[in-house]
Amino acid sequence: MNVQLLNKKEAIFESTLKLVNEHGFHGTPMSQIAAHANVATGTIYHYFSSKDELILELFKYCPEKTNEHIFNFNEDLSYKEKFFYIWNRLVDYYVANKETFWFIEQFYSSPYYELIKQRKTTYYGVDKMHLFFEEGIKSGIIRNVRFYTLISIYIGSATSHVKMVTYGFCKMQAKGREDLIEIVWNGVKNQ
Amino acid sequence: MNVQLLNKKEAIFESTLKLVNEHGFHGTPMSQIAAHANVATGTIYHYFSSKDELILELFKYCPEKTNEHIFNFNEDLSYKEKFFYIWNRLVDYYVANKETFWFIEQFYSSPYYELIKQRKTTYYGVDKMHLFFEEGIKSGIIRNVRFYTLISIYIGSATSHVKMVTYGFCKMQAKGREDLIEIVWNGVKNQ
Amino acid sequence: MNVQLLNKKEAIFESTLKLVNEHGFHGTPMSQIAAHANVATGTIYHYFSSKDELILELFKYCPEKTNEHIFNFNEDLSYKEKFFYIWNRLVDYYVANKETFWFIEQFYSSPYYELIKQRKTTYYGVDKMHLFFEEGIKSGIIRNVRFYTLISIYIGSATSHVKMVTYGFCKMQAKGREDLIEIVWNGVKNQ
Amino acid sequence: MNVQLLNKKEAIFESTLKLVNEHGFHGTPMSQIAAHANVATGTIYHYFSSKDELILELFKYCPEKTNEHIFNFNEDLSYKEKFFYIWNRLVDYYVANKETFWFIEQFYSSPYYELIKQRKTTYYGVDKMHLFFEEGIKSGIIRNVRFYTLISIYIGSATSHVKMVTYGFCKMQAKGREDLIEIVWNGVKNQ
DNA sequence: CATGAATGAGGATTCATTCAT
DNA sequence: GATGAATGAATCCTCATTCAT
Repeated sequence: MNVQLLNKKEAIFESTLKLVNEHGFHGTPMSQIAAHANVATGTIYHYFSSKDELILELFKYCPEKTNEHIFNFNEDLSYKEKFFYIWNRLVDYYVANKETFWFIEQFYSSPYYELIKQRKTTYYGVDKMHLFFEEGIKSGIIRNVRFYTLISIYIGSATSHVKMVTYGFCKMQAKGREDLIEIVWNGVKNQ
Repeated sequence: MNVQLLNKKEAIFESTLKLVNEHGFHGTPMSQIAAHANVATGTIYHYFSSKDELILELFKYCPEKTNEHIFNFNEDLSYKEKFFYIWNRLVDYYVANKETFWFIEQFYSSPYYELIKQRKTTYYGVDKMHLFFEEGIKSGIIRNVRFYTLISIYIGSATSHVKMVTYGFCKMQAKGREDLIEIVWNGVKNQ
Repeated sequence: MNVQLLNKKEAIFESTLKLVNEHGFHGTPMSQIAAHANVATGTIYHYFSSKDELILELFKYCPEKTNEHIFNFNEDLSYKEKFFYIWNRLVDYYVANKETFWFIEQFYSSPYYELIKQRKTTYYGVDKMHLFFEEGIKSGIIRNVRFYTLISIYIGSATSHVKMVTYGFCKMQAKGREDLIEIVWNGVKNQ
Repeated sequence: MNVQLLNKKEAIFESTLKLVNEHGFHGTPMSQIAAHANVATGTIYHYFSSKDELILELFKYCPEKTNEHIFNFNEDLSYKEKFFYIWNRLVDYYVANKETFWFIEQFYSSPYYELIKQRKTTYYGVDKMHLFFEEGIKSGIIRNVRFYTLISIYIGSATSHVKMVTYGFCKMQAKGREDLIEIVWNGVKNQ
């Protein structure tokens, strides 16, 4: 696949992201995606066999980009610093890329997700997270609780915060964010 | 509105909840809702002016039922006990009523939510939550942080947990749950 | 049929006239007619077996009222005076009762009219007109041409004029009207 | 727009004309128009954004074809001859194209016409008629009366005649027609 | 007689997908 | 590869009509 094609595929991805965000999966016709991406309707079908396939591929494309962004910390940081860094990068990324965030949220709460579950049972992009928490537990820094317990507060607090911000319930005030990750840290660290 | 009518309206609500949960908003034709509720398609339009209106009304109906269930604690409980009680009741309710939970999640991450925001700016059913947290802060039991910070972890951890359970990532093990709310409590309580 | 019933039937007629005028036959649901006439939907079906029957009966009701209005001339008038009188009364009536006028027009140019033709082949309310023209021909006042030729200009010019007025193409200026009927008279009178 | 497309659009026009004539605007489903024009239902929506738009465009299409047909007289004719020629051509055209005639009649007496009025205030295709009457008045051949008075009898008599013929009230007898236009002529000419 | 909730067939419109160019 | 006209199944909604009260 040459650059030209990649660009076209990405254009389709980005258009889908934007339009699905505004109008939902079913409020976004293929024709509209095509128009927004400056390609013909038929062209989409060269890259994706169906609309479902497009959505599914986009769902794989999103965490890839997200992970690139959040796991790029400096290895010199302390565990606690990394714990804060990753969480903040995630919030930053989602706030800056609301479309990606909402696409994922929408996807997870839709029947599309059932399709994914049948194909693969691990949470996309959680592998690195898993390793990171294991490291903290082994070194005795964080409490020895199940992975899914940890991720529930760590990711859960981040996404809740992003929702609050994008819903407009609270401003992006630094103070609120700092309090939040500190509360999470206080909760999971070994006392 | 007499009992008969109420029953019919509720039957439509419940059918919608169930079917939207399985197939999504747009994967659920009105005809199917009607069939499941044992009424004619046209009948739905006596109660709701359109599909959108049905969804919107259902979204108001859900938190009403939820709140009834979670704020029914015994006033003799200590603050900490209430803190655990409410959270556990919420998780219980959502796990027992997955359809309600997913309907709300789906709604919040869909363009429907924009319609609601234009009408009302407060988070449905958060008023009681607000009072409860204020009480904890005033009495010095929990940390003095912003309401939206508190709700982000409190509700965020609960919904994350419910998602994990319904996604099938973790079983409904008591241990995971207890750890989780305890982590939250450790995080927000005054040390 | 007592007065109460007659009133109800007339209320339905008048509501139909008004609403059909605004929204057309098919833009006017029975429910709307009922609401406007302050009766229940089902009530209409006590008086008329179907919507078509209601329309058809209304079409018979209209010319009756019209004829009452236009053929009430003083027998002392000369033939020419009557010729002008009837035409002017017709124009007056239609301009004052635009709803009746347009209902009839709409009816004649719709497929409903086909239903009527199968039942009765004479032009509703033309009998008196026929006699009036026969009288003029016999007495040598107007040209000896076929009845349908005469009615084509006599009625045709009146309806064209009413259309012009209600379309808003011309004002209801007395001069235009007088010219028009005079032209018709000049055309049909024996020179 | 190439020939192929034009043909499809015309096929849709002609099918609409025929079917609306038989069953009325609302008695004619898009699906039926599509079937009659040998296209898929959806295809109509490539050419017209809605049923209303199709009707409205068809209403513009009709007088264009009519005018081409009636104003093609030989310039050598005398004014009176042209006066008779145009009228006869119009009657001929309408009698030969009853569907066009009734479509226009139905349109004018329906709420559709209100839509048109808001866009354009002149009577479609009356411009040429206007010039023709002006010429007659200036040269002193016909009476100096308002344009809308003249058109009321000229067009009114023609349409009335066509109605009589298509209603079946009178045959297309040459005699009746000749009498009619002569009456009109007698009425409007300067004595 | 009167009511109006309930019915469900019917119609306008949308949109994923195909395919000839 | 790319196009976009064409397709027609699917869906929301309307409304004439019925019938239990």
